[in-house]
Amino acid sequence: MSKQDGSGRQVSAADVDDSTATVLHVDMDAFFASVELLERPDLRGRPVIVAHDSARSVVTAATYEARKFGVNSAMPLAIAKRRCPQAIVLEPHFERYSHYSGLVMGICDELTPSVERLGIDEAFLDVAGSGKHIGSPIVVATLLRQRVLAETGLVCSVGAAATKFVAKLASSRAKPDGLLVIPREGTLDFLHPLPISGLWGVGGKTEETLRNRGVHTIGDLANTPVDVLRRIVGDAAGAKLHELAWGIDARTVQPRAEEKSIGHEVTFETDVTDPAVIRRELLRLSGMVAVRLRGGGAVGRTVVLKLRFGDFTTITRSRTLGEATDLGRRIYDEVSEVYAAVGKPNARVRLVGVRMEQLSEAGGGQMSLWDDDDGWREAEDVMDAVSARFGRGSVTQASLLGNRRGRGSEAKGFARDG
DNA sequence: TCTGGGGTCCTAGGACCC
DNA sequence: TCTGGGGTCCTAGGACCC
Repeated sequence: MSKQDGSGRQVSAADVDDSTATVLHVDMDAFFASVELLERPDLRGRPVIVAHDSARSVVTAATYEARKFGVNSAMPLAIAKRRCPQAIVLEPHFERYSHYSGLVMGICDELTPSVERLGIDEAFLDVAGSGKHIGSPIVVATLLRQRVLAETGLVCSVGAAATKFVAKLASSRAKPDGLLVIPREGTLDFLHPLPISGLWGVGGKTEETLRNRGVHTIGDLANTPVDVLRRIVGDAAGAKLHELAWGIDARTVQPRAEEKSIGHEVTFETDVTDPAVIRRELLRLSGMVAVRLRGGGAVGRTVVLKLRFGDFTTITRSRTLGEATDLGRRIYDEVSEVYAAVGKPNARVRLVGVRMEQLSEAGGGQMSLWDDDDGWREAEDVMDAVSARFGRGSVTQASLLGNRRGRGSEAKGFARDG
């Protein structure tokens, strides 16, 4: 096992046998915050929080200087400000993150054809076949880190191991700005002293449940009979955790997975009690979901409504359609009925969401029972075209116009005029 | 001034079929 | 008919991840 520290000391291939550590996990360090600092170098070294600055927002990212004060992502911004009053709060710019993400992923793609993206700022690379062209895993990882820094100005950490989850654990232990290689033979020595919270799939609840039974480290987990684990955390999770604790992880690097659901949700600045406001939001969200379905050439068969009330209790209600759809109007009509069936018209609502599940490829076999679907399909297709040409703002208008007037021809008229 | 928004996977019960 | 069992689909909720 060997580590490259932040002072730029290099790991040489002679230090460690990396021939079995062919899975790399790349993780950008404080990604969103680091991207913001590219534009604001004057803030380097200071506690910076990236968050939308409103009453109910949470921390999207924080620099290491802010983390020293106990600020973490997903923490309510109000609490973060209390812990670190001198922190500078910057608005997030998701287009920028997506741009830099693309640059980093592009570098990964040039190093191996087997790259699995994980969210916006992480990726797994299978570099078993890179030896001939580039070099051993350490050589690839070092080159990757150098190129990312040179071409984006951003810093990342890399873990290399025989399996995905060990590589991911290694990258988290290498942070910030490090490289950690775990050869296959060193896997258990590396794993067993670590706290269970580091394991994939062990969050707050599972950690507490296990700790209450005296299971604190991954080694403890390994020495707990699998039947006992199954009873404690459930069948699938118990079996999985036991395997992981012994370094067993059959998952391979999967270049791309198909989307299984598409949804949008929004939290109101203050709780809403007016059903008309809720419905207007459901209409907007349905339209957004439909646009993404059509953009991806997909249709969905199950519509899911999500409501979170003033006391933070959350419910979901779903309905499976006879035939899949990609139309905002159809989605809205279903979700609207489902909403009515909840039967809480005067409740204080904090969040509403719309999601489509059971996705499949569009095209053929999705004829609808709606008599005016053709008009609406034309209208929504036109909206997509307007969106592509004039940007998203114009689409929101077209969408509202089309729905308010109630017929597709109005939306078509809008597009002609526009 | 307490809790975002995008997702995946698992569990459990009931309906329904053979 | 004092009544099994497996498989699949649907629904609701929850844990977890980034």
